[in-house]
Amino acid sequence: MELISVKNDTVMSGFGGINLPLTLDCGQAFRWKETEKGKFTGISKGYETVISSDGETITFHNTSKEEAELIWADYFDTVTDYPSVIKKLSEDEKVAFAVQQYGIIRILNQDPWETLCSFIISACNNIPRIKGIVERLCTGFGEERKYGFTFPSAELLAAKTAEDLAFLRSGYRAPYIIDAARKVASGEIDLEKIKKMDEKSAEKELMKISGVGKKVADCTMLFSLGFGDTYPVDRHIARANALLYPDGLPDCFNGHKGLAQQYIFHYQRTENPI
DNA sequence: GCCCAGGGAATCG
DNA sequence: CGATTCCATGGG
Repeated sequence: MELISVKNDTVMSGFGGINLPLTLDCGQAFRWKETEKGKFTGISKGYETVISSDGETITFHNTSKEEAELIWADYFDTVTDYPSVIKKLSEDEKVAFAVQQYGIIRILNQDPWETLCSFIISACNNIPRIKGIVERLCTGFGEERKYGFTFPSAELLAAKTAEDLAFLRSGYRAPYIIDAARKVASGEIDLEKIKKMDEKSAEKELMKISGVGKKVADCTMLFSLGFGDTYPVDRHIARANALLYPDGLPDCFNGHKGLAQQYIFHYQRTENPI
């Protein structure tokens, strides 16, 4: 990875083969917006940027080299050697086909609280509606910035009640959001500490929150806590497992099951819908 | 009206 | 343990 300043922009190299639109909209993140053709606006951890990609580099528009290095390099998982990981995962022919069709998807290192909250909202819901609820949560309680709103803090939401969230139209998930906010804000659940736990302990700890079962815990771990070897099983993946891997997952997934899951998830939804 | 959506909790046996 | 049922909301 290398950073180059070009006027007010920062160009980050090392993204050969990336499918940026799919990486931002494959169901792991819910807040990136294509504000003009090929340009995506996003906010994470209170920082905002506009990005585009030529398939080799990512350009962070109006973003300093320092901020790209401190915030966005980690967000886009620049420490993982994707060509090498994908070569191994491609020993499985279904993943090989998916990589050939869709290009490189990256697992994003998102803000843990935003990710936890977003996947609590995702329960028995569809992606467009998840996006709508998250959007209303941000415009209702977040701080306004140049391009949009920040994700509201756990501390702020901990002081609200489920009734205060009625305008989200999140249904039975509202009390779950409040419970998560209170446990995170009070420190009863420490998301940064969970990063250092082993997989089983991390999962168990997250499942102390009402509305968080194994699947929501696994998504939070994979998309924001650095657990790249977890394989969240939702209804699509359960279907794909039964159909494509009746005898269990291939050994070549081991070590990077999270990325494999993203390919199978997208493969199942596009090539093999119900 | 029906079925479905990146599930989870409560309540059975 | 596993299987059922209920939980809001909205699109097709």
